[in-house]
Amino acid sequence: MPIKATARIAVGSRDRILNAAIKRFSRNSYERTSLRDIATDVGVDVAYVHRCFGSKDRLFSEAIEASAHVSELVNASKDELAESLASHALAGRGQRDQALGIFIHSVSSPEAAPLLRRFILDSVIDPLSEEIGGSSTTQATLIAALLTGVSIFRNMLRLRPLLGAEGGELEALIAQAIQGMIERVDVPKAPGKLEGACQ
Amino acid sequence: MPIKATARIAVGSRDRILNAAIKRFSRNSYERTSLRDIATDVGVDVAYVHRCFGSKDRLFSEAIEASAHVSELVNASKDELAESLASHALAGRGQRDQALGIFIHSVSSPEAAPLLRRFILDSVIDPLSEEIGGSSTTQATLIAALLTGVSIFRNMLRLRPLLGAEGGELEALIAQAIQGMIERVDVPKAPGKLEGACQ
DNA sequence: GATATGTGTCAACATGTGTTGACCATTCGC
DNA sequence: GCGAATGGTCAACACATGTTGACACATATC
Repeated sequence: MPIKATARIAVGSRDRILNAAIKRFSRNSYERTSLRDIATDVGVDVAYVHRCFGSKDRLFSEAIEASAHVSELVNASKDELAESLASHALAGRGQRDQALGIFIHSVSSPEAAPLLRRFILDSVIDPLSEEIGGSSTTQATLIAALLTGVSIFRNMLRLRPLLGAEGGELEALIAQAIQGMIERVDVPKAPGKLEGACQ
Repeated sequence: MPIKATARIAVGSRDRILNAAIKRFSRNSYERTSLRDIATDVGVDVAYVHRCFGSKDRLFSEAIEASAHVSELVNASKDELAESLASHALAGRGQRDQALGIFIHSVSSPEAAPLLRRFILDSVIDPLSEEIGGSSTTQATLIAALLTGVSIFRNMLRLRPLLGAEGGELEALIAQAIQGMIERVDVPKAPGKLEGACQ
């Protein structure tokens, strides 16, 4: 017997579906999360999920857009940027930025790739580049790549060296690497073998 | 009409299937490559592909194993390591290490994850760590993570800053970042704020 | 020549997927 | 009260996938 009161919940049902989708997509890949999973989470029929968003693609699109909108990935000033990013890369599943979760889980799905590409550009690389200053999109991209790699190694492959304590020497090591890339900005042609980090 | 001579090719047919599988898996994700695709490549029935290897999982397993066996990822001495790795990360699809291709395409497939985990440990992180020397598995993991991120950003997301010329300042930039991680080895507890790279 | 074995095909099954259209129920405007 | 819109279910389709078992053909063995 289906719940009697279903018809009374009316508003917000679409939002609940979207939230469930964000949660699912941030824990499993695009291919692995089915509309039926999401529908079950919300307690709703598959057909309704589909009809609310038109297609799985569009639901995924809205999910990545919505989570990108509240993403906190690049929210620190240049001074604290490296440490903030390192901390994000090492966040546990509970505290992890959902947009980052969606990103790393579906980065090898051809259907999702174009959307993820736009996300990483608009929400990470561009803000990062602007925060760093100078003509630094290459550095910003490299930093994002490191961030992605670390997140994948930690959250999907569960490689031991990256699993340990969250705020330790590991985080410092990553922050140092990022800092190195930040400081390598605007060194035009390298007249010799200078190390930009040492003033 | 099927080719008359099919029954005469006898040996090596299994190898041809395996090679086709390696090629497919290094260009598409585990989920996206079907046994039927591989069978068609070889000109053989799906059922035979399946019967030759027992299951898709085992075929993938053999594919990653075989390609890892001839992988050239970590084949340089410590001096040239950084540049060699950077060059691998920026290799085009033709020259790209097939094991790396398989890795980046299926890294978000839960079925493939355990196998890929072992590959990255045995074929990249451990050799890398040994080449670097000292207690450096964390650094080696970080380097592998950067390598992975760059490969993904370049080959799957096709992000422009990483697409340009193969042997340029980009490669130098990546090599510098890797070199920085290599040199950060065995700095025990960091007595102050030193920069290990500057002697 | 009979037979077992390796090499392979064919047809089908079981399952899971996104998607669609018909339909039901409740609520709101009039 | 009544029709229409809103919010939702149900059953089914179309398709792709891994997997299985029965069968065919050629070759090698005895």
